Amino acid sequence: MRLRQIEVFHAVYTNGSMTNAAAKLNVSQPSVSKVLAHAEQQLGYRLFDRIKGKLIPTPEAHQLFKHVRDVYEDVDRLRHVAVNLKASSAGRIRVASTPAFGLEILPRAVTTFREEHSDAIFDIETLHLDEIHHALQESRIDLGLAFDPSARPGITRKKLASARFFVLAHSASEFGNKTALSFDDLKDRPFIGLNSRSPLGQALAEYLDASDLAPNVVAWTETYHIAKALVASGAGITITDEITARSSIGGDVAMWPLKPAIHFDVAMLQLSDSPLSLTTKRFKQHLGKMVRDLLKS
Amino acid sequence: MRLRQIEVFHAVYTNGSMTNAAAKLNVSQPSVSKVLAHAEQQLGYRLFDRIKGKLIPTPEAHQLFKHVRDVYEDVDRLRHVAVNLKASSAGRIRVASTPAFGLEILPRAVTTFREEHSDAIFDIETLHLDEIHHALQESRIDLGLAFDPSARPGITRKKLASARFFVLAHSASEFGNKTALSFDDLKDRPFIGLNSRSPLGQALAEYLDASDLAPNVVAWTETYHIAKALVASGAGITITDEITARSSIGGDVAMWPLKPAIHFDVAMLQLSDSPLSLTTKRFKQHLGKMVRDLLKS
DNA sequence: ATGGCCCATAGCCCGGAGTTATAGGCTCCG
DNA sequence: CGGAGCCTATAACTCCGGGCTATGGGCCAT
Repeated sequence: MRLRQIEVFHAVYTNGSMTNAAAKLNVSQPSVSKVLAHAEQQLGYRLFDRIKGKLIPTPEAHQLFKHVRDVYEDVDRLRHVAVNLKASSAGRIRVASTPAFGLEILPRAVTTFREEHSDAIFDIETLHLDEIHHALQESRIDLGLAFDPSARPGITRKKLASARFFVLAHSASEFGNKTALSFDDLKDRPFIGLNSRSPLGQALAEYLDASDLAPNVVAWTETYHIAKALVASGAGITITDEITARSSIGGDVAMWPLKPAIHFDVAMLQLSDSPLSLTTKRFKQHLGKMVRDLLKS
Repeated sequence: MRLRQIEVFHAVYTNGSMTNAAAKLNVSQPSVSKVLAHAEQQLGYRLFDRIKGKLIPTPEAHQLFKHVRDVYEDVDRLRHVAVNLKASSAGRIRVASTPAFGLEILPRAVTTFREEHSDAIFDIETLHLDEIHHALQESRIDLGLAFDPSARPGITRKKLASARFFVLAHSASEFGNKTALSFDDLKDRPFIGLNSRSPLGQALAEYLDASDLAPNVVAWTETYHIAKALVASGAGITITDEITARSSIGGDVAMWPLKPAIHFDVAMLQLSDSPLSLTTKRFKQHLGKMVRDLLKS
C-alpha cells in the first residue's frame, strides 16, 4: 500500500463517499476512484462493496481502518514536524508562554535581549499549557514558559523559581492593615475563580476542596489577567499567581500574600534531546534570569 | 514527504550510508541518492551533511527520525495486516495455540470438526502466548487457545475452563498410595522447572517464591510436553498443567493433583470487533466444547 | 600511485496518479 | 414515467517520482 492509497482509503472511509473524499482531498473524483480501485486490486480484496451506488465498507476495511488511523495520525504529526523544522533552522527563536507571562515578562525579555543581539528574530505566541507541550513535540516552538507542575515524557522541564498565590483586591484599605490574608478573610466576598483547566486553577481548587472552603464565586476565567482586570474594575477579589499580581497590566490593584503559602513552580520547557541554537540558548538564560529576578525582589 | 521518502530516510539513517541502505532496500545506490536528494529539496533543508564522503545526520534529521520511526512501525504493521486480511477472506480458519494444546487437543478438534465440515480449510500453528496476541493483532490468525491469565486491550478473551496443576512422576509407586501431593512431598526430589516466560511458569514461580519453597531444579524448559517427556524418561518429577498431564503424548507418567490447588484459566482469544466467519464461529464452539469436556471428566 | 569505498550526475524508461469529458446506475418526485 | 440530482466507472491524455545503467570524482589506506 502506498501512502497515497492509505490517505485516500482514510478519506473515503471517513467521508462515506468518493465524491466527498475527493472534495476533502482537493482532487477530482475519478482520481479517487482510480486510486481506490488500484489499492483494492493490489490488496487482492475489496475494501468497499458498491451496493446500489453506495459504498459499504467490507469487514476487511473495518479491520484495516484501525491501523490506517494510527498511520495517518503519525504521518500527520510527521508532516507538521517536517515543516516546523524548516523554520527552526532559519535562525529564529520560537517561544511560547501562557498568557500570564506572555503579556509582560516575555515581551520585555525579548526587547532587552534584542538590545544585545539585534540580529535575533523571534516567533512569539501565548498558548495554554497543553498547547505548549503539543507545540514542543511538533517542534513548532523551541522554548516554553509556564506554571507547570508535572514533567512529561520527551519534554525537559527546568524549574526557574517557586512562586505562591496572592490575593488581589480593588482597594488597599479593604482588609485593614493586614500584611497577609488567610482564606477566612476572603469568605463571603465576591470572588473571581480560576477554572480548573489551568494547572494553577487546579492546584487552588484541590486545596479548597480539601479544606472544605467554598468561596462565593461570581465569575470564572482561565486567564489570570482577566481575573485581575475584573478585580481592578471592582467586580470582586481573586487569588492569582505572583507574576500576574505584580504585572503593571490590567489596572491597579492591591495585593497581599496568601496564608498559608501554596507554592508552585515556574518552569522553562524544551524538547528533550533537541539541541538549541546558540542564540536560543542565550535567550533561554536571559529569560530565566529575568523571571528569577522578578520573583526574588 | 512521500512514504517512499520516509522509507529511504529511515534506511539511510539506520544503516549509516546510502550504499548499505540501497542494499537493504534492494534498489540501486543512485536511486537512494536521488530519492533522498529529492526529499531534502522538498523539505527545504539537508537531512545529512556530506562530510569527507560520509553522511552525518543533521539536527533536523535526528528530530525527524523520532517521528519517522513511529510512522515506519505503524506502516509495517499495517502492511502485515493488509496481507493477512487477504488470507482471512479466503475462507480459511486460522488458529494458533500454545504447545500444550497444539500437540493433541487442537489436532483432534480439527479432525473431528472436518468430519462434519469437510470443506473447512485450516491454518494451524503453535506459538507462545505473546506471539498469539501479536498474531491476532496483525489479523494473522482468527483464534487463539492458551493458558491466559490476563486480558489485553483489543483482544477478547473467553474463559473456557479453570484448570489446576498436577504433579507428574515416572512411576505410580513413587509416592506410595497418596491421592494428592503437597509441596512438602516434592522437596529435594530432582525437579523439572517451567521457566517463567510462560504464564503458568510464572504463576508457579510466584507461588513458590511467596511460600519460600525452593525445589531442587535439575532442568528448565518452557514447553510443558518437554518437561513431561523428561519425567517419562526418569529425569525427575515436574509440575504441569492438566492438559499436558492427561495427554497421551510424551510417554507414560503417573499423575497426582497438587495440593493446595492453584487454578488458572484456559481461554479462547480473538480480536475484538472482528467478525468471525460462520465456519470459524462453529469451530470455535466445537473446540470450546472439547476443551471443557476434557477438563470436566 | 592505485585500488576500494562512497556519493552524485546523466540519460533513459515505466507506472501511479492527476486531469477533463462522458457514460451509466439508483432514488426521489412532479 | 421521465427527468433532476445524486453517485461511480471508464477513457484518453499528461506529468513526474522513482527505478535502472553507466560513469565520474572525492577520500582514504595499502
